[in-house]
Amino acid sequence: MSGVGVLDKAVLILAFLSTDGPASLAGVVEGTGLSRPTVHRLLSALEVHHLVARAGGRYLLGPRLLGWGHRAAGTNLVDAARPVLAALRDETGESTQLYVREGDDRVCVESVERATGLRDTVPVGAVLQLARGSAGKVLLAWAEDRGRYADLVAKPVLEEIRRRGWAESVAEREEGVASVSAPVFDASGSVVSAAVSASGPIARLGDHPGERLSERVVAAAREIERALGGREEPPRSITNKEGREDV
Amino acid sequence: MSGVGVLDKAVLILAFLSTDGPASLAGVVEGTGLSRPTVHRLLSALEVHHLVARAGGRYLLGPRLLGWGHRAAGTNLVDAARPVLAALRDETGESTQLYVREGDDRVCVESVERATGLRDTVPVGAVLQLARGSAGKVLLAWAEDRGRYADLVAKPVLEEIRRRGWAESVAEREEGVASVSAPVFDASGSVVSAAVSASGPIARLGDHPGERLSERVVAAAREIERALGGREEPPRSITNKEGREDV
DNA sequence: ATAGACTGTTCACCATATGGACAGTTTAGG
DNA sequence: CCTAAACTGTCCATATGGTGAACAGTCTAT
Repeated sequence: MSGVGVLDKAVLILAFLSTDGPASLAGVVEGTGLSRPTVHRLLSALEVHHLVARAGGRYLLGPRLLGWGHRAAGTNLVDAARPVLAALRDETGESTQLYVREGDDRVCVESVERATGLRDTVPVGAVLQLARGSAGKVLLAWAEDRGRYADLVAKPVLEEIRRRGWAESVAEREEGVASVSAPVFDASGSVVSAAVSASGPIARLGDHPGERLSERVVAAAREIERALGGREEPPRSITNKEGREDV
Repeated sequence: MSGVGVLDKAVLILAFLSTDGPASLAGVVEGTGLSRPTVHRLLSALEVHHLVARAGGRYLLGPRLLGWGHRAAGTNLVDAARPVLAALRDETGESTQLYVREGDDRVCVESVERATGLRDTVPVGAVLQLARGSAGKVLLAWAEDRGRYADLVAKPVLEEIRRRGWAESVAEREEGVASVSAPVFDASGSVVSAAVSASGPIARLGDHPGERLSERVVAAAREIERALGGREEPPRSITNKEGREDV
């Protein structure tokens, strides 16, 4: 995957523990498809570094990750967005998320969910496709290297999103789910730092969720920009590695 | 270190980025002492997994760590303790922390600091010695395998801590710093889940910080136990891997 | 007491991480 | 504009160090 085998396996194990809770050695072997000695050796190594812990013979993510989570890219963005996402959730009655672009993917960095009933769930840290879903297309629409994705998302589609200032999608990333997203710009006003999204079942949002939600989602994006203040902190923002692009 | 070289190096890099903010490749090479090709290869691999990100040629911790941080061991404990630590900070005017034991170390899982002036700082995720400082001795005092540390912390000292229900230390872990800590017990009442600690300069706390602070710190510990509820969630607590011990 | 399912450990093989050396790229300065 | 310096990115022969089949120890249930 990444060219460093051991690392791929360690990440596979941590990702498994992250979703499938505390698990026994046998459970991790089953869930990852790695051989038992390998899983055992890596879990022991990860334990030395406190990236995994054990409770009664079962392995789970270790407390050192708490600290790294606090200092990860996007932290100030997340802090600024959290109350805004909560308000948007209350206004719309749907789950809300904040996404940042990461290379060819997008990562959910904050998620405030509807409490009960039918709802969309995206865990923080989830890695999603960049070219699918309204938030993905928002992140692409203002990206310098958007030409690289021309075969996945047609240029006129992105132009339309830039004109409107928001995007909607229906059953695109996941069956039965619709969403509306808007870009969060950095202080310069040209680079998109993140995308705010509200998502829920098509049954509630209909075939054109933007009609009802776009105004509120866009307002939330402006609110997050305001909370970030004019003077965007130097270190925490995220940029993409590419550059150089057509129009 | 752990028996898996690549993992040790990857952790070393992440730990460096965690404390020394965004850094260039050269900076990481300088800070870790690894060779440039190795650092470059590992950073690239970590980036594929979104464990590191880059902003303008500088590397920083990646957003996937946000998700793992949310689901790491001790999360429910931290959530329960946060408001209590904040109140204890306000009452005492000193920085407060929550520690859990992890093998032969202790890890800070939450930290609420005094806002201004001279104060002790322990970042969340920091790995500290188990046998030094009041919180470490609290974690040891009720540990089943405390006999293994008899040469570092004498038995009578631990007995005294168990009798009192709290511990104090002066210039033990770090020069100029004093602290008072109390154990947070799990639902069974016999196993220590964590240690609450208040710490600050000796100049303010004096040679016997417990005289002034022990009552409040112990009350905070009881408050956290209450917030955790009787029915301690199954997965999230932390246990130590050892067992089998004298009295 | 015995069986079964689990966790932990060993070791010979060879996949794969390593770092010196080279190449390309950006920044600084005359 | 051109050169120098300092950086990032890449290659490849070497041997370090990760691998997993097989063995050993441990716990639980009946």
